[in-house]
Amino acid sequence: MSRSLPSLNALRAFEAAGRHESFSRAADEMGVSHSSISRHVRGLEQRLGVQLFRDVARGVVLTDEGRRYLQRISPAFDVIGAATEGLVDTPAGRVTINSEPVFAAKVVAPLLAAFHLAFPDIELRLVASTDLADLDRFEADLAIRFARRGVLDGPSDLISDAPVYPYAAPGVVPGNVVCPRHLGQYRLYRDRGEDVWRDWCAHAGFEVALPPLDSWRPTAALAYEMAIHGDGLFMASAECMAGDVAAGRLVRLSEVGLQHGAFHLLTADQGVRRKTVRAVRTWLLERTAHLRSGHAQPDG
Amino acid sequence: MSRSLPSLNALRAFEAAGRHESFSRAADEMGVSHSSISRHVRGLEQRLGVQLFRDVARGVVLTDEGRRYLQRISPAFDVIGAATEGLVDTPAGRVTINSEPVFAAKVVAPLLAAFHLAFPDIELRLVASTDLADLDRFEADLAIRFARRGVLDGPSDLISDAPVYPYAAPGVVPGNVVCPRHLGQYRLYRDRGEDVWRDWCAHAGFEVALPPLDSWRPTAALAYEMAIHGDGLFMASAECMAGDVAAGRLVRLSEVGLQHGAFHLLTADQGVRRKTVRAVRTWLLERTAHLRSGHAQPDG
DNA sequence: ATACATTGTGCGAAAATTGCACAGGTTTTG
DNA sequence: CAAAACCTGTGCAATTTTCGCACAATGTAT
Repeated sequence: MSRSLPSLNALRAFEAAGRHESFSRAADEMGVSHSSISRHVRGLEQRLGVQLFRDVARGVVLTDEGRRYLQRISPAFDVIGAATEGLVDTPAGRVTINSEPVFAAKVVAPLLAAFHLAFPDIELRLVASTDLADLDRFEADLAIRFARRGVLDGPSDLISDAPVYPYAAPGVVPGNVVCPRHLGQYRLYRDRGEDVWRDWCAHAGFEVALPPLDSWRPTAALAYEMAIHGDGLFMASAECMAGDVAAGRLVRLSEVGLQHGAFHLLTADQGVRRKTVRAVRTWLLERTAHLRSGHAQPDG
Repeated sequence: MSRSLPSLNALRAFEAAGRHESFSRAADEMGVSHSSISRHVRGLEQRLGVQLFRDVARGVVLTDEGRRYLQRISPAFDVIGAATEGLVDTPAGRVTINSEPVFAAKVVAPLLAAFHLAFPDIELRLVASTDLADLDRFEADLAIRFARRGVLDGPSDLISDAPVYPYAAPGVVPGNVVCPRHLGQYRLYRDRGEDVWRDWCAHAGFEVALPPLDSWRPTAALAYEMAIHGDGLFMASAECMAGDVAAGRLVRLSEVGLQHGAFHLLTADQGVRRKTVRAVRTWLLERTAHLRSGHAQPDG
């Protein structure tokens, strides 16, 4: 198992820099000067022969390769951190997350493998469900719900406020760009109960008459499947579709996004006191930090 | 996400040292002097406040805490290594492993989470099956089989030659130690077709008359379940039972082990040429290196 | 008893890391 | 339009860390 690993200290500097997409903030976090971060990153780029950051006007942004690399090494640091803390105190138990289905499938599920490595003694169960109901009625410790700000009562943390955009399979819309004027030509799906298409047109500056939506309202998962197979347009949150866009299965049809609401993480009253639940909550918020305002969206 | 990680270079030294359970061999692997490894490990122990190694006659062995820590951080280095290599060339595809069931459940399955993190573009399928048949008849690229040396034809690698020991649930045998003389009092299960109990008694230096085995021969998985619920004794390979022993569900009833055969990894002819199959094969052999002769068994 | 193997440690050399100060660029602000 | 505020790149010197060598100490094989 002769590994040829890059300098791990440089890798740690890169991880912090990539997470913040800022050398200065990474330096603050690590308690060193920005020049240290800069040198580490340059050294890593030279050693790997890959450009990880690109210089932009004010600061740096990750290249595509850099972002992919970051996403893959980041769990490794989670694992090391959790294992090191676990030497003193290993949380154990069962935690149930009740999540909005699309968010569960597209955002939370891909994180589970890394979670189980980091917390091998926590049995994490992920349940997909659409109802926004009492946490107490569900037997869940945490819940992820999409809602406008302020409508949720009880303790909640913002988990993702990425805007919604229209998406479709490549080629469904000529040029892969859609204008609200021409929406009438297409079949329109949505993954929320409200009239997100009308709101989006208004937000884009158009008052257009849209065809009436089907009385049959498919579930979010089904609407997603129909859109991905080329049948119609789909309005969804950017963070949920990032993977499909990166894989070329979907294209974003407009740069106009609607801040239609946000995903929130709710913690059950009885869960706040459980150490395992707090550990999961903290971990989840850390691993989704890039989905909140002020961070670049990998959707591009 | 302010992490407080130990020195990663020290951690890497510990990982190599723990894997070999030898500072000298770790030093050879990393191309440094043994004193460097020694200092790193001492520094890590001091920083963590935990004793990771214990001095023994000729060399060092991991403490229980050290072993647990090693098992948890080791995947992190795999992930970093795979991600770094993946910057240049990411293997992708589907690989099927056909494995002897108990080995699949107890040894391979716990490694899968780490594998998927290290190779996100390889879809690894694990199929449990008892028949020792042609690899070509199965649609499998790799197979894990238990056999005496030399009976397998085609290319094969030794994957684990841990001996078999008798096991039982705690309390089934008074004092949790069994002597071949008293085997007749208990119900004897086995997970192989041959008369492993008689062979074990002979190897222990006793020629005893054993009760005839039940004509009904339970499958390995069922025999395991019955033993773990306190109904009888079970003869099985040490590497498969290590987890259950560590968790206190089973106890090893004797220090006398029988080298009854070994687990081998077979590679399908057509698989040898596929890069993804070679990657899985290499990874699997690396992650099971500690199960082969010359390395301490975590079973204890 | 001797040779061999393995780890612990003092010490000086070598290398890596760091912070500071400043340069060059862009955005924001007045 | 100018100035201030930010952010990263780099030369340089100081500090810290790391390394290898030599030797000691201990236990094992022959």
